[in-house]
Amino acid sequence: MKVIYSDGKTGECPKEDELHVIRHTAAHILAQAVKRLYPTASFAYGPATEKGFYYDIDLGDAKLSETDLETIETEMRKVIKENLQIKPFILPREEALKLMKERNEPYKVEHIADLAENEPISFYQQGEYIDMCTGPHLTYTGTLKAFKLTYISGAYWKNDCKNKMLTRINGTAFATAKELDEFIKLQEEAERRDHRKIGKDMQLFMFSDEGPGFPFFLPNGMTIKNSLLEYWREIHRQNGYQEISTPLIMNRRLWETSGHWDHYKDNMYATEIDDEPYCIKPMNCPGAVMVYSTQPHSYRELPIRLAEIGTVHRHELRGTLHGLFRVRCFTQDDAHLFMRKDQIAETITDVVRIINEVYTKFGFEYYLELSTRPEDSMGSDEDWEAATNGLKDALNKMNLPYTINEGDGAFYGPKIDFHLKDCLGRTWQCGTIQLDFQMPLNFDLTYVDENDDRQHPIMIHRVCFGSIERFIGILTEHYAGKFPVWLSPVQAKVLLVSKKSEEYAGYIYKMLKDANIRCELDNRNEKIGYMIRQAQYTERVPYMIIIGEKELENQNISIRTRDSKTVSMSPEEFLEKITTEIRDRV
RNA sequence: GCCGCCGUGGCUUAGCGGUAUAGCGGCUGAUUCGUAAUCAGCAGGUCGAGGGUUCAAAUCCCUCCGGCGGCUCCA
Repeated sequence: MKVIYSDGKTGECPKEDELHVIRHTAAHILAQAVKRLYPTASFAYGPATEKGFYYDIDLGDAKLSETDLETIETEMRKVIKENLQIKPFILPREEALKLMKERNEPYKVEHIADLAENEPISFYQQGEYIDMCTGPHLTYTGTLKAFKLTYISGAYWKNDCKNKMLTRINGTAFATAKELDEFIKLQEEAERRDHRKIGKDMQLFMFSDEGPGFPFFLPNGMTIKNSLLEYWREIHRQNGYQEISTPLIMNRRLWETSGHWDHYKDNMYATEIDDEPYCIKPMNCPGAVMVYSTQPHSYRELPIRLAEIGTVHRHELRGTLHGLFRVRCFTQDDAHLFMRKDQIAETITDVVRIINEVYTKFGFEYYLELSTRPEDSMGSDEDWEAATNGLKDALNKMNLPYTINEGDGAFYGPKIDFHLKDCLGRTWQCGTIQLDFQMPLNFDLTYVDENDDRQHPIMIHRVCFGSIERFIGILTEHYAGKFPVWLSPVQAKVLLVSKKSEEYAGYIYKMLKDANIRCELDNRNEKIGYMIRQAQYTERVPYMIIIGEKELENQNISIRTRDSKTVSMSPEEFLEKITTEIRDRV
């Protein structure tokens, strides 16, 4: 694929950069079309992204809605049909500024001001349209073959909520129409996996207008949650964690001491009890700290691992709520570890190992992010540096790749975040490991060292699932609702072909029930196809047991799985199979 | 919180100035049936809430509430 660079030379584009160039050029064509339709529009950033491209545009008073996308697409096709040559040119800073001012592009002017002095500034022109850009680009607008505008959203200038909100037009582009079609099909498939839709189908959870962002778990969802927690408790017991439970509401004094009142107040729900101010916990740490501080500790006991399935409430902004992924009340599979300085690396390694074990069990891929000191935070620079290096060392020792997210740590310490992908490729933070030198100081936590001196322990805050709600949401999309048997709300469902074999079906049902299998019986006067439709495609039951005269006669059962395959076996054989699967959590 | 869109029975939805469509689901009856849609009948809606315009509002306007897609933020 031929592209043109900012120095005016054309060349063959490296294969791996092709899509990026196509999309970037699509963004320019989008801008040109918008400028034709809205002559007063001025343009901010318009990059190619992982899934397409967008352009942030200031449309003044004009409002754009999704239906306008068609008009813009039509205009873009005109630009493509005109097959304009795309020509770069370079200007010195002053002239670049002058050009952008003349063309009424205040955002580009501001952008130039952010660039290094003396840096020559490149532009690309196609017909009447000029954009400041480093390139490279396609050589002619006519070489853009497959694009689609997808949606409109708002976006702050320079991603800062203090700045003006611009209109972001999103689109995608590919080298061929076939690839674009595949992309659209994939998106549609992803929408079918949406945990909110599946959650409704399978009756896992719900929301009420009486509590936006506060999820209700329905019986089926509760089964999944409890199965996950059972697994979680098993792993944590094996790894030396002790489980505690701490109050949901505590006196504001506690939150002032912990630093939450200073640094996290905006997210906290407050109330009053007997004329005293109280807060509903947004985090579990102060509770664990209370438990630690209730007794003196020796260096020999450390690390102490206090786990808590703790429900927290946080006032999140309305616009951020999203199914189970972003809620205002969620349950963390939390743990707070208290340790000596010399135990940091070893303890963190151990925590990472557990989280990795859990994620691997579900077949998740994840990526790690190390977040450093935020502006609004407490503690000395030395402590922050030591804590950050502690996390880095552990990651490096384990050879784990990670990216650094500057300034995104908790207010009390830096953190390692585990990010998981949802069905649309958006990533969500789930597990996190936070190293904290501050809270033990704030609460004056101590242990007695080998010289009989009092020392402050260091704390780790960590979650593995993160929020159980979010984790179940991710799991739902990951499995498209076809949960493994050990998590499935209904593990087997007996479907009756006709009343003639009702007694035998009842016998099979009872056998499974008695063996503690989560089993249901469908003995309605319905055709078998109808029952299968409901069991397999709505309830997503892993094993459908079909019972009719044939089975009665052979004293066996027919097992249909969610991939529509059917096999026959003896009831005992099936019981053995499903019991093993549940026990081994496969 | 900000930008845009949306809100009709349990679910999906038609209607977009003359007081409500249909399908699925539910219930009842018939059918007794072999691996995703048998037939018939019935029930179920103060069209998110409040206010306004109008002879007349699900439909137009305003406010609020809730949802969706993003932005910001986060587990």
